[in-house]
Amino acid sequence: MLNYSTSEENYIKAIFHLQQADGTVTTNELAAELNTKPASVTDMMKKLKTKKLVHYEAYHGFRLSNEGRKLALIIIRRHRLWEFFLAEKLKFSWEEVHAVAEDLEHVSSKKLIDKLDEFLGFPRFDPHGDPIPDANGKIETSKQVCLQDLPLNTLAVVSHVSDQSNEMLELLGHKKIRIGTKLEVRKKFNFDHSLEIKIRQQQAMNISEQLSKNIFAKYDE
Amino acid sequence: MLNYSTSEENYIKAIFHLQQADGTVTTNELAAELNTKPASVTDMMKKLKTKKLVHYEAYHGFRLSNEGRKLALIIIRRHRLWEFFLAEKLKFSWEEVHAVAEDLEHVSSKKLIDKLDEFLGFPRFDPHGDPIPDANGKIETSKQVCLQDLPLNTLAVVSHVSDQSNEMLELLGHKKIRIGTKLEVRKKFNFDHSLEIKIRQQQAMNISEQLSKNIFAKYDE
DNA sequence: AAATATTTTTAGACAAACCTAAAAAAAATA
DNA sequence: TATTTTTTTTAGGTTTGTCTAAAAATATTT
Ligand SMILES: [Mn+2]
Ligand SMILES: [Mn+2]
Ligand SMILES: [Mn+2]
Ligand SMILES: [Mn+2]
Repeated sequence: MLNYSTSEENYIKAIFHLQQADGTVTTNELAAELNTKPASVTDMMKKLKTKKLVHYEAYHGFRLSNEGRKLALIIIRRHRLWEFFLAEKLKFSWEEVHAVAEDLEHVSSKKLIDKLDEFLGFPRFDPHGDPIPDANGKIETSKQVCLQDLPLNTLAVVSHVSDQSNEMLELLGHKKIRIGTKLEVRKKFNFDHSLEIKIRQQQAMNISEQLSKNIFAKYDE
Repeated sequence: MLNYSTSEENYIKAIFHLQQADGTVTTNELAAELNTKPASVTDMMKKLKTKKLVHYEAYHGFRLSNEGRKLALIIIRRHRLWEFFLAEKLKFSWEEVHAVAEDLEHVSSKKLIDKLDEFLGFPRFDPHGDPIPDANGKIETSKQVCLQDLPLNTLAVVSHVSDQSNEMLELLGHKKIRIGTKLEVRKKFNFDHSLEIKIRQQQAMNISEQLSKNIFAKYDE
């Protein structure tokens, strides 16, 4: 496995995440995601194409090659293991881990990451509930659903939060919702698609459609 | 504290180490240390001068400013804490830690490093026996101690021999011990206070109390 | 003190990763 | 379909950190 720059790695990871939703990714989308300019994206796509990490034809968007996807999973593995380490061992709060992991993920020693994984006890989910790829790049596909799609009055566990902006995390903190929180949906209001949810030992509360669409849960087992 | 590039940090750290010995550092010395070319060093010195990290006059070498020294100690702190982490927690061997720490040292979150320090129990020496600067940049100046007083399994450098008789020097010659020899004490035998010591790439050997009392060492620089 | 050797700096290039502004292609709308 | 808008690419620059080759300064020999 060759060595890639921090920049290349950030592009690869961003494409991976964007194409989960979209299938193929556009220049403007990626530029927005990376806080860069479309012209810079085009430059980088040409380079990543010659390195065979993406499929790309001018004006027709791009997606990762097999090679690119493998690399993305390595970077995501590093990122999430470091997040787990920061939260679990260094007692960083949930919202703080991401920024630091964003740097640590680019330290590329395979041995470092595999030993870290072992030290941490082979965790399967990062502090945000996202699955951690194993040493072979295998990642758990969870059959989680958006809160909007949960049946009423059925206990479920929050397993993922798709928007991880500070604003989102602040709101979740306020509502005391985090990965692992057990809750059930009590009512769906058709007027604004807001939900009434209930968390064990707490009062029922109302959450907006916007918020609910970013929270995913699995049925409790 | 501003943010510096990986390259700037590597230069600052190298100057710090070289000037321990030399006082002032030359262009060629630094180029050799960093496996780069003298012309590149000159370029960088100009930049570090404008950033007030070094004192530099063309053709007359350079040394760190107070600001530069402060930065160097921050980088060394990061480096040695990561080395300790890798050896202690991830069970990397002694020789492996350096290369990985060389990358980790450039992740610049102060909080990360201070929390790591706490997690590790505020270690005072890295796996090579080098002192770790504290959060304020204070570093232990290693004073020389008699071999008898060295902690076990901690690398030290022979710095002084108090008896310099021919007999003594003959014995030292035979054992291949000289000023600058790096060694560690492996065992102390209470019966006769003899020591088992180990020099890199040599077999462990035993030395008498009498001899050990005349050899002084510092924790590795 | 000259001549010679060594060290250091300058001059000019290059690659990586950005940028802005203009041109070209594609998509949307009239 | 023709026109307008949006998206994407190209052209040309900038900054950072590197390099080689040549020039300048310093150090060492004779
Ligand atoms: Mn990153
Ligand atoms: Mn995460
Ligand atoms: Mn380094
Ligand atoms: Mn060390």
